[in-house]
Amino acid sequence: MAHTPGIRAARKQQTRQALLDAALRLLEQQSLSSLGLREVTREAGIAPAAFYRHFLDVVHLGVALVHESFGSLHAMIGAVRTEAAGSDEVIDRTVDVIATHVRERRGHFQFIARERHGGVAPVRAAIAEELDAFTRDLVGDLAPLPELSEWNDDDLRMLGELYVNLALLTASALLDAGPDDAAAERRVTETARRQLSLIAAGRRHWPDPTRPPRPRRETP
Amino acid sequence: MAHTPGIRAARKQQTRQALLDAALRLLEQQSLSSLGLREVTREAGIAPAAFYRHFLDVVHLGVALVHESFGSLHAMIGAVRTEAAGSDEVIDRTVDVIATHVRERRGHFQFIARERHGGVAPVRAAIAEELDAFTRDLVGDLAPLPELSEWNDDDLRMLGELYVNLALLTASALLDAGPDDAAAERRVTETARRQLSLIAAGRRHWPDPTRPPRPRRETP
DNA sequence: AGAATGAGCAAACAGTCGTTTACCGAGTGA
DNA sequence: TCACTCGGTAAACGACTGTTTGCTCATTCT
Repeated sequence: MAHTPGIRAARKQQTRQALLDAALRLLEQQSLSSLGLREVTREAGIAPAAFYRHFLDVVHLGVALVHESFGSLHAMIGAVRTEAAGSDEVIDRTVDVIATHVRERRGHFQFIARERHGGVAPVRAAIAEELDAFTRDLVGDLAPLPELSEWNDDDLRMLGELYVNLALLTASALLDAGPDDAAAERRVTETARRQLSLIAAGRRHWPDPTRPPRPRRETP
Repeated sequence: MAHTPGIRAARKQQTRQALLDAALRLLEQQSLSSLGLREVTREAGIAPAAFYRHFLDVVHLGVALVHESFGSLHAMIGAVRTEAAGSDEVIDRTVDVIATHVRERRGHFQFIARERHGGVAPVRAAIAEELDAFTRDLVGDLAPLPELSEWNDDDLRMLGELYVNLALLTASALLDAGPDDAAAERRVTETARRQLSLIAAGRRHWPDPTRPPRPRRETP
């Protein structure tokens, strides 16, 4: 038996977390591709060489940050899923949850929004994968809704992607609005509410039964 | 009188363009914040010191790239604006124009999509400004449509932003699909068509007259 | 024709970078 | 208790960075 086992591992994970936190702090003002290994260790108060005890390089740290960020994101979706009410209430809840989460986990959203189209391929791939899983979850919630009972899988997927992209865009717009500009924040959330309301109207009338089915151009 | 005036300026603009082209080439695989001055001059076949004859630093070159990219983008919008037909035809035209332009100006779209949320503040600001002007143009085209005659400015703006964001997301998805994957490209464009069609359905039924106006929460 | 301009170059500057090495010492397992 | 595992350190490595300086020489202006 060890005298007090686990102290080693706890200390290690602690400085690992310090590295992640330091990186996220620095990434609020720059992107991953310009983030230096020495920069991170300096911010974390650790010798440069110690970095290698935790990550192979900065890219691997970036991938770890992706998963950490989506961990907090999944907590968010749960908050909306709890109950489905009228269309307007669902929209208000959704937008509020996004706004709250952006305030609380600013760094995570900043990182995801920035690196989703960023220059580091493995990180972009990790984000795409997580986003895909997220979308599948959302589609799983949408499918059983009675209004969508006749939609096929492709259309549900299309709707889910639209929602996820809109949520991310709204989050990004909130980040650009800054943490202290309440007026700008209201403007962004109001726009998001109207866009979701517009889509809700589309959902109720799509595909439009009064219009003939579009001619397929798949095999011309 | 000069012997043959303008040769100086022409040569200068030529190597300036070589710098822009070299940078755009390198930016297909990395982001601006990690782009080095020496890297650009090396790719352009020019001595590092010569860079300063054209730009103050890499960030200024980035801002110049933003304006160059949007120059080609404005050509694109003209292609859609030429004529308005039935809803479905407009959607098909729009998506085709986006797909074509992504193929032809791959680098420009890649750059805009990447740096829109990137880590270089002045470049992000320049993109936001151009995107805002672009949205205003689009709203100017939407406003006179008879179906939208009763929409107020805020709602038109909201619709314009939705379209612009959707166009950019579609372009980005096409970039991720790769230039050679025709099947993936079809999947992306088909999704875009359905999303635009869904929004078109929403447009026709929004704000929903069968539902009471939402209670305003502006001043609780 | 002669003087002035200015784009481009080679060389050198001080810094910073990622990575490797050898080593220390606190937690660990028998 | 004793050997050992392993997270963290200091120092040094070559490579590369942005920027400055003084220069050349074709184009431009008078």
